[in-house]
Amino acid sequence: MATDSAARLEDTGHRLTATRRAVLDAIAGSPRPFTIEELSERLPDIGRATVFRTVKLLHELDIVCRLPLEDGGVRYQRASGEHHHHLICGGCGAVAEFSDPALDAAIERNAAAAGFALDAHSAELYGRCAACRG
Amino acid sequence: MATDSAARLEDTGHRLTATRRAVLDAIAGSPRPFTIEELSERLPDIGRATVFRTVKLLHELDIVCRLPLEDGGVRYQRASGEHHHHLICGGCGAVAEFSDPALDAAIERNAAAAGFALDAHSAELYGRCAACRG
DNA sequence: GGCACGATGATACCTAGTGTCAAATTCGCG
DNA sequence: CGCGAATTTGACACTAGGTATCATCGTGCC
Repeated sequence: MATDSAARLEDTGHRLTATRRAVLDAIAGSPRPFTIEELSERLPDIGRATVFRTVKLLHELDIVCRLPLEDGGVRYQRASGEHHHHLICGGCGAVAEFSDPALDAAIERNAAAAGFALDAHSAELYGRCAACRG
Repeated sequence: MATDSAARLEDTGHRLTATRRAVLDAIAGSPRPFTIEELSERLPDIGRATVFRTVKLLHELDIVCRLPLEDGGVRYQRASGEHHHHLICGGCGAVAEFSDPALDAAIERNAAAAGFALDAHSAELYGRCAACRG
């Protein structure tokens, strides 16, 4: 899967450097959504600015997705590549993905009703996962 | 309506000071969503930290709502008080509000299917308003 | 192997926001 | 009205998260 991502980088005209490979590996080895700071700690030989740049690039290529948290913080996660939304657990930080055509349809319908041409949307659901409920 | 907000402040045990009234007026006089920086410029006699604190307080009381922008920036806007979602125009920055029980139902349904107990959700739609489409 | 160009690291900087603390204001009470 | 306790304020320093600059380095391509 890091191989996949590597290919995607090259296909889009970016160079596959040792640095990027290291970032990709660190992301692949991350079981939970991560912050840039965490990623950067795990990659002490790579400059912080480079980690930011790389994650930004990976986000543009849909290799990682951005998770806006309820408290305003942000974490990142490997993306499945498909369009999806997130369920974020405030207890353990777990993130579940889902996609629902009915939800997307409702979004489209509202945009159309307001005369908006939609480019993008985000929907984040915040709560407690099954394991974190008493 | 600033009167309303003033009452809400007092009812929740906060003091209605001249400073807060000035912030409320500035917000009421703001036709478009504003940043803290803009608000602060319009209130040169009020400290920046106070503007932040006041807006935070107003946000907790649902007097203003927070608009996360597509580029990661944040603006604020007077809140209608009702639960709603936003349509944000990337051209002129206009924001339309809407609420749709079908959308909320789809959200609830997905949370339940994943075993999550939902506390909150956000849905932001980004696009171009009717006026900004060529 | 050599070269052009993209990628990197260091560093400085930026935006949005918070913590601290002394001074000022407000509310409630008499 | 006048007073005191408690809240609020402003100035300022600081933090987190992220970006711009720029000289140097590493890649991919021939």
